[in-house]
Amino acid sequence: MPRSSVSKLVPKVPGVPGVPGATLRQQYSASTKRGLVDVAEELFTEHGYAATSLDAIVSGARVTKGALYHHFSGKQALFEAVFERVESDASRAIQKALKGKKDPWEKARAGLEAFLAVVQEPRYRRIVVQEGPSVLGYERFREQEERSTFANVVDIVRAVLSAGTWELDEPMIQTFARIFFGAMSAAGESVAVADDAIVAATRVEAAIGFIIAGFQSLADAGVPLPDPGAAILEVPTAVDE
Amino acid sequence: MPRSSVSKLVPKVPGVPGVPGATLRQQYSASTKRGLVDVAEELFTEHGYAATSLDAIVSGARVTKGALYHHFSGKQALFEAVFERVESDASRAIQKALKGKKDPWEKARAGLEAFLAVVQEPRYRRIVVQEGPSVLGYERFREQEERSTFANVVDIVRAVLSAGTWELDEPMIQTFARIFFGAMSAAGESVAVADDAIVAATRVEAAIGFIIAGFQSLADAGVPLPDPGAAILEVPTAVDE
DNA sequence: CGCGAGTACGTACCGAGAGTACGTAGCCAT
DNA sequence: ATGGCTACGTACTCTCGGTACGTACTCGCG
Repeated sequence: MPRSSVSKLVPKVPGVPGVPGATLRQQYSASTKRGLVDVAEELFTEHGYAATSLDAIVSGARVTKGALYHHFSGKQALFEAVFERVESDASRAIQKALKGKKDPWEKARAGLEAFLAVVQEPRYRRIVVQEGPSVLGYERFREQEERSTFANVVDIVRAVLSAGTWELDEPMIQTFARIFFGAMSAAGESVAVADDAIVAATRVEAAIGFIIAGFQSLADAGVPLPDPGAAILEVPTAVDE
Repeated sequence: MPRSSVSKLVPKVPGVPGVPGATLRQQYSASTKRGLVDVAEELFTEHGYAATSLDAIVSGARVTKGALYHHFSGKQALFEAVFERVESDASRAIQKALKGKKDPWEKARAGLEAFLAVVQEPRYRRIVVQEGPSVLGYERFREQEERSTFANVVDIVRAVLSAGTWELDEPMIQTFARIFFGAMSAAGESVAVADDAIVAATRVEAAIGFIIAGFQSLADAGVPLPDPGAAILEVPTAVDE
């Protein structure tokens, strides 16, 4: 039953950027793919993953599900594309903030500021923080995080800690980075949900500044890392009622 | 079309606990409700929220969807019941660990230990940390968290900070608690995903112990809270490409 | 000890939405 | 120019959450 395919490969948006390195076909293809990711990012950010139907996405992008499933293996893959873009944008913003800073404490301060700004973005909060772990699963989520924003945190922590008087091995740096990453994420959330973002930001800055000051205090005093023994955690059997 | 309803209100499991305060009917009702939550907790923990069908849950609980929708308004409400139980169990476990501790630093240490143990539990990781924000939405997630495990953290932080030389107002305590909560969650994750949980736990304990030591150092020195001005965060417009 | 009423389910169905099979139009190398 | 292949469009399936409605059991009341 031949149905009137009204398809036409004219550009959907008036100005398709002329990328000279690629053929027309590839340009159109990349254009629709980017369009899908754009619309998906919008709708996922606004309504969340589950509440966003593929029909709404393809309708917003002026294509059909055929196009979507040609470029992506499914809804989750589309989300992952959105996730990666949001994460890499965030990572770039942080790196940009670190540009030129040489002093490790200066870097830390700039990085903290940039990170706190990123965590405020609706799309980052929704797509990365809120939906990311659930949709991607913890494994993939960690992998993606590991090579973008978290990598920045590791760099900063490494710079700061290696400037101190103690010397730390790599896994210890990773551990510190994880903890600071968690602290900063929570700090960002704290600001994001606050009624008055300005005063909340002030408090957050004071709190983290205080923790940092404690670090510096120990560094100045030449205090070594404590080694409290490994017996602190002995399996959570007591929790099951 | 009269279909043979093979229903029978005999106990599904051999031993229904005889609760004297309630009628038989109510006991059976509560029994099936608990059964649903039990099975849901299992399946949600194992396969996640989206990948768990209601059919699988009611089948596992030996009932039908009619029973489920009699007790819960829908899938999300069932998840919320599971969530609340996991959270309250966790909170109770932490409170139990705090029992009898009077010294605030002692409390902090015991609380940290208990919290780290909780974050290791598969059901807590999956239901609260991973799926919670996505399924409940950030608002409800925060509300639930606020009055269970997070409340414990606030108590501990308040005890520790008010024992110091500085005096803090309530919102500042909340801010510190948020940050520590995030740090501890990340620390727990760090242990949970590690190949060797023992050495990871050692590192985490050393790292947090170090941060705590910084605090104590500042407290001993009588250092006041820094107040770095409020201009650190001025809107994340630079991130959008 | 009946008995009416209401609870605690069971059964059958619906609609939404993710995924698929297949058709086709246009571009691109030859 | 032309065959092939890419980049879609169309129509369908099927799972699954939710609903409408029927029914058995039980509990309070006379």
